[in-house]
Amino acid sequence: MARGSTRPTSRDVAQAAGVSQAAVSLVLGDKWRGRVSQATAERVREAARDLGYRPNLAARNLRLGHTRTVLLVVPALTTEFFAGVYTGAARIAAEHGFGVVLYPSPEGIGPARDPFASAQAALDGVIASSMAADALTAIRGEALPLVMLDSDPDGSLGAATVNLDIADGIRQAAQHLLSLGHRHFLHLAADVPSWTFEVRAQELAARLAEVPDTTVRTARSPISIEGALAAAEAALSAPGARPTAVICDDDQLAAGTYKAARRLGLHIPDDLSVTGVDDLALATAMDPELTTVHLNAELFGERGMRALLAVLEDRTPESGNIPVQLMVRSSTAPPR
Amino acid sequence: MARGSTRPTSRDVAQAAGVSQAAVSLVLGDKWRGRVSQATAERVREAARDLGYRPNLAARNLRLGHTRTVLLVVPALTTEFFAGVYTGAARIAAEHGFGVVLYPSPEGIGPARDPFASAQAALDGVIASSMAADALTAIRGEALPLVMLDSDPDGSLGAATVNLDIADGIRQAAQHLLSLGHRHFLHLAADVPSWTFEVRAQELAARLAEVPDTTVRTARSPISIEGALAAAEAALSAPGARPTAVICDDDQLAAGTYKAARRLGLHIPDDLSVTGVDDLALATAMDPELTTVHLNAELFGERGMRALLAVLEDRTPESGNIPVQLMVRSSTAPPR
DNA sequence: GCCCTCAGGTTTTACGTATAACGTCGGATC
DNA sequence: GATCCGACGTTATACGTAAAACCTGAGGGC
Repeated sequence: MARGSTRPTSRDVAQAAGVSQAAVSLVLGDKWRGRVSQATAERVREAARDLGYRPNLAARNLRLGHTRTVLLVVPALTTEFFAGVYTGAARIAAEHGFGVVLYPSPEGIGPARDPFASAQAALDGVIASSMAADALTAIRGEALPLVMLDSDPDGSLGAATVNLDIADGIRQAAQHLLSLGHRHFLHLAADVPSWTFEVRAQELAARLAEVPDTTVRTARSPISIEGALAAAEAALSAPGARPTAVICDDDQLAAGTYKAARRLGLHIPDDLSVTGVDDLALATAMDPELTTVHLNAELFGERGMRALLAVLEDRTPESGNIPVQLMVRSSTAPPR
Repeated sequence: MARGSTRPTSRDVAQAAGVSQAAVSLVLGDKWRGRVSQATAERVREAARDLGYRPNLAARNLRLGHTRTVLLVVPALTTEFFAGVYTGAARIAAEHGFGVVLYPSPEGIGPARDPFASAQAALDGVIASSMAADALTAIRGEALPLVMLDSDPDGSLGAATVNLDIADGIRQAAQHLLSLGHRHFLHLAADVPSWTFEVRAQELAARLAEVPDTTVRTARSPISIEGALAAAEAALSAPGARPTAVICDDDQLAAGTYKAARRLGLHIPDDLSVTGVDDLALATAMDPELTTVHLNAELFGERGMRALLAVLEDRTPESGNIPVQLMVRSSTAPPR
């Protein structure tokens, strides 16, 4: 359609079908039983089809007072993890007549960007990852129904939370390495202020404190393979006894650790065991395949959306963490 | 804010400030110079702040007749490539007061899903990847200003196109392998109906046709590491002279080829050279590092957004393909 | 014959905003 | 002293839709 010609409204359809605008709204809104004859309804539908009528959503949203649209706020989409979260959330949303708009807190645009300026859509609610720190304050200002993903359940007052059982995943990873005989660890931690990473550190510290003669170094890195390479290389070549196992906060950090090991001439898993968290496609693409904590991203998204629907309907969201599972592969072995 | 209490409107602000609703709109819309006194303007702003007023975007969009929101339709976000496209598009959009809504054509929800049902936002325009085939027909039905990414410039009548110079990238890769001495190729092609992949096949065929005694096999695979593993393993163990070089349609397919080579006991690059397209983080994480065609995703997104802005303003979009660059790394070497 | 019901519509209104069109009043101009 | 004008507002209207309220005529029950 040319830019000059304006798109048809329900009034145009009404005129073409020889009925009132109200009749069009009734028919197209499927509320015509007992109000409009079968024949007239068909005439209206035909006119709408002929004109290529599409309802003006701004007008509908204004009239209805809601949009059936929710915003999913995530950090920059550098892995497929949040794609899975989106897919799960979108599936549940679609089942309930909702749409999901994705807002990846964009790198390089600066923290001042307001997600609601981006989503000019009026919104009914928000699901936000606690990793999207930049966007979080703006979200609070909107006073919209909110569900937080992987956020401190106690600290996020008012908002419902849906969490993966990350602590259990770290517990499984630590237990696995301990039972292989490892005692000297490097924790390669994500340098991102988010509860989901804090809990990893806490759980690891707690678990290792239970076993005598264990040591743990901590290195911090931004979440990227290159960043992790630098951090891991520095930490592994630091003076003192070298750790025999590296517990990484996610798979990207583990990939960086692989690169560091190659540079340092260390063989995985013989010289160094490595674990990750996420179970990205990357994990099984690497050589050796990575032992990592599998997270069910789609289920995470589904649970997030269900929780938001519950909030919107004034129900209490389902509680309970989402279970995770350590996938034992070839990157872990007894220390030499 | 409790769900029961309704959010304040500009009329509420007007009442609180003791002025008319029009004055509020003037002040908040920054159009009050010479129409409202400084003092009154300040009073209005204060009242708005106190009440926590946020304009109703549905009403604004209806009144204005546009939304300053565009939709970016991409395939499932399994790599960071389209994250880069989004970042670039969002940056340019922000500079012009636009927002970008991301629609990843979700796997597992089925092809019938309508992206416009998802983005209840009324939209001013659409940028769509030709890879998001499921969504394409729905897009056409909307008759919105449209820019296609990596789509057949001749075939997509009416829509502006912005393309990466993929043909040149394949040319560089083929030339690189030919000059190393390779003559027997495997083309591991993405099994996705999109111009961007068709052009790879065409360019490769054209380039190899110029050199005598070359052979090329083609294998098709869905775009995933696991899919590529199966396809590459089958193609490389098929009867006949084994290819010495594999040209992959993207880096994920290359990663699958690495796995296949490991299974078959082939050493990269001595037994097998491999190239990809995309230059994902994955490319330098693999061992050996992957020779691949670097695509500037952010520039791609920027150009897409600029083209859409041009269409919206009835200007002619900038033409010309975006240059790409082969990154020669360690996965290619002369055949043994 | 009168009232009621019901099918099959129409008229009207409201959602919240932006802005065009319209006052009004005091002071400067001729 | 009539006229004009700028500062400072207000009133009224339109955007397109959904739906409540209203209308009309025909058939049925008593």
